[in-house]
Amino acid sequence: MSHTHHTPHTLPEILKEHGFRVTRGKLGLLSLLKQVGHPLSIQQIAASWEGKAPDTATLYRALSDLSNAGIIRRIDLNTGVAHFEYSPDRPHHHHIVCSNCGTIEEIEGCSIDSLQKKISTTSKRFTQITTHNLEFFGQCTTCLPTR
Amino acid sequence: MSHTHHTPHTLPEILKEHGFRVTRGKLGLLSLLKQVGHPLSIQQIAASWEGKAPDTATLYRALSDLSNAGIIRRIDLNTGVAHFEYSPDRPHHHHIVCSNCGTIEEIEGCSIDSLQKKISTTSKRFTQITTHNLEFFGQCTTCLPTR
DNA sequence: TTGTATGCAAATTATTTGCACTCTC
DNA sequence: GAGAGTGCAAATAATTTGCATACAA
Repeated sequence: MSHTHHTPHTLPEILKEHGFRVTRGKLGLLSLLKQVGHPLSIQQIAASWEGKAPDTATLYRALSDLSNAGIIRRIDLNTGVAHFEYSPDRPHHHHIVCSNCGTIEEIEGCSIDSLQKKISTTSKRFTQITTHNLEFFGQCTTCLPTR
Repeated sequence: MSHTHHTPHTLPEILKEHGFRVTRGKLGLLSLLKQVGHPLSIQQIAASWEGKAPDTATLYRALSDLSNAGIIRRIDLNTGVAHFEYSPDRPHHHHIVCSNCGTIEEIEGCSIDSLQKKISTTSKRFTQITTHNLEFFGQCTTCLPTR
């Protein structure tokens, strides 16, 4: 009862650990993104919010904060809008996006890390490569015309 | 003098082959992008234009046309603005972007194609993966604090 | 109480669209 | 001459910012 283990952090704990306050906005965001499990745009976030969603400005600010803290990850899917994904307890991974309907599928694991290391040593001007984006694009079976 | 070989297409030839007219806008874009050799944003394009640059709307329309035709490639560098790169006679490749100053370095070649093939066969909903984005981020030696 | 978080309105920035006019073919 | 290409103004859309207020610690 006294010895609190700290491994499976709750969402409020995660927020506090990063110096954030446990508020409706940030807690709701984490909860939603964690539950959904895949990247959402701001629009999708607002639409899936239970009850009245926070103001857009609040969402952007909170997403930016959480993203800087590394609790969520900002993802670029060539759609023109930013997507965000819950990142704790999820290994680094990538996505396949349907260029027609936007369906997103996760690709578990990442086999690029070794490539990234190699590039760090090859590059003239970059000795510190911290991260990378890798997204695949194609047509999902639903959108692919049957022939 | 009479037998015109068609391998090293000139820029006007490339435009015609794709059904475009040889105009100041499209020709200037190809010329600039080809000469610069690395991805430029619309702002950078307008700034580097010799003389008065075409209207922004014209640039966007032309870039979209050329991009759809596959003569140039649209690249997403997580900067919030689209970048474009001349693509003929250039094999598929990727980039490293400095998250501090935005410097871009090319990575010649692409060792992801095999991975892409593997994923096509693994994925449940995607049998057709047509392309991918792979960009690395880090700090260039200029921005990296010396220690 | 003290400063973070939020709402609301307004400002920016990126990109697109409508329409008349101008060139290329 | 016909239609693609362009300029200019206006419309959208995405994202950011200022400021007064509400709320967590």
